Amino acid sequence: MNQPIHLKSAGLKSTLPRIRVLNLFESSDEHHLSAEDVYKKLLATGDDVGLATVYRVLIQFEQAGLLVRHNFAGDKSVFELNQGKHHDHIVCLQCHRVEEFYDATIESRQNKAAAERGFTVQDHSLNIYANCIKPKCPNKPR
Amino acid sequence: MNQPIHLKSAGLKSTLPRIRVLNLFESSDEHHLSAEDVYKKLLATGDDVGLATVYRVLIQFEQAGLLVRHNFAGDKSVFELNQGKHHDHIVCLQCHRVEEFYDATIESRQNKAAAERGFTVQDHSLNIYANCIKPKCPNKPR
DNA sequence: GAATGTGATGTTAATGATAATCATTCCTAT
DNA sequence: ATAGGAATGATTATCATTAACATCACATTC
Ligand SMILES: [Mn+2]
Ligand SMILES: [Mn+2]
Ligand SMILES: [Zn+2]
Ligand SMILES: [Zn+2]
Repeated sequence: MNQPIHLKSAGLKSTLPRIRVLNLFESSDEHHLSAEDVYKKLLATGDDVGLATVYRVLIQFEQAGLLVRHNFAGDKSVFELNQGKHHDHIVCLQCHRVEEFYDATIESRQNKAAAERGFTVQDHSLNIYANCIKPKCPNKPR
Repeated sequence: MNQPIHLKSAGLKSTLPRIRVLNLFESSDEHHLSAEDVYKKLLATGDDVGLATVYRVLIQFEQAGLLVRHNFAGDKSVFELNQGKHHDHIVCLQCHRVEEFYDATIESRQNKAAAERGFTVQDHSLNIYANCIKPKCPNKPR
């Protein structure tokens, strides 16, 4: 048995496609993956899973709290393992590299802004779009 | 002549469809509008404009700096007039009302976070998803 | 350990938002 | 008023995502 632990405790039946998708997220170094990313990576390793199933499993994992969904710049959704530590993202417009950050002051001021206006915060999304100047960046045109 | 001022100074030829779209944004009380919103509102007033043209004009206005685009929760894009004053948004998950806010501390800490990591900020998007408790909110289920 | 019923899967078709085509029409500068 | 290039609109295409539905696999019972 692989990690039926997570799946069962998440209220999900332990099936081969779900185990494969979960394994992928746990083993991949790229940890922000789109449905297409997941589909292709599983194809490449022979751990074939139907595309519709990938989409379904991602939604289920998100609802179960195993994955977190992000939408960068209106593009396709990307998912990452929910490590319990919320963070926001900086996305390089050139190489699409994603870096994570957390700023407690930003978080608390968001809550303050919402509360002052009579809102009960459910969620938020903060993405910074930038150009990275690190050597890693191929700086390919968009 | 309507407001060929804006259009010309933005480097855009003054055409009837563009004037109509611009007028709509300048006169509508709802100031966050999707392409479909624009299309339907123009239909309703008889100021008919093709849907493809609406999409094109919105892109052109965005590139010209007349409009700003937002993507709330991965949904369809919405646009608003660029008043030169950047702000972020709180979106009610129930009635979809959008409220605007600006927090200088949040802005500066974003820049700091990006700079510390070697990024040159080009843009950012901060959306708070919440439930509003004001009487205005019909609190319709999503 | 085999039967069994429900829920999961995969193939395929449908959606919805947006972009691309292309023939026709409209601005703007002669 | 004319001419040439840009803009428009009807239509088709694309892309990500979801829906349908027949088949298959898990988990539980016998
Ligand atoms: Mn992340
Ligand atoms: Mn706004
Ligand atoms: Zn980069
Ligand atoms: Zn509301």
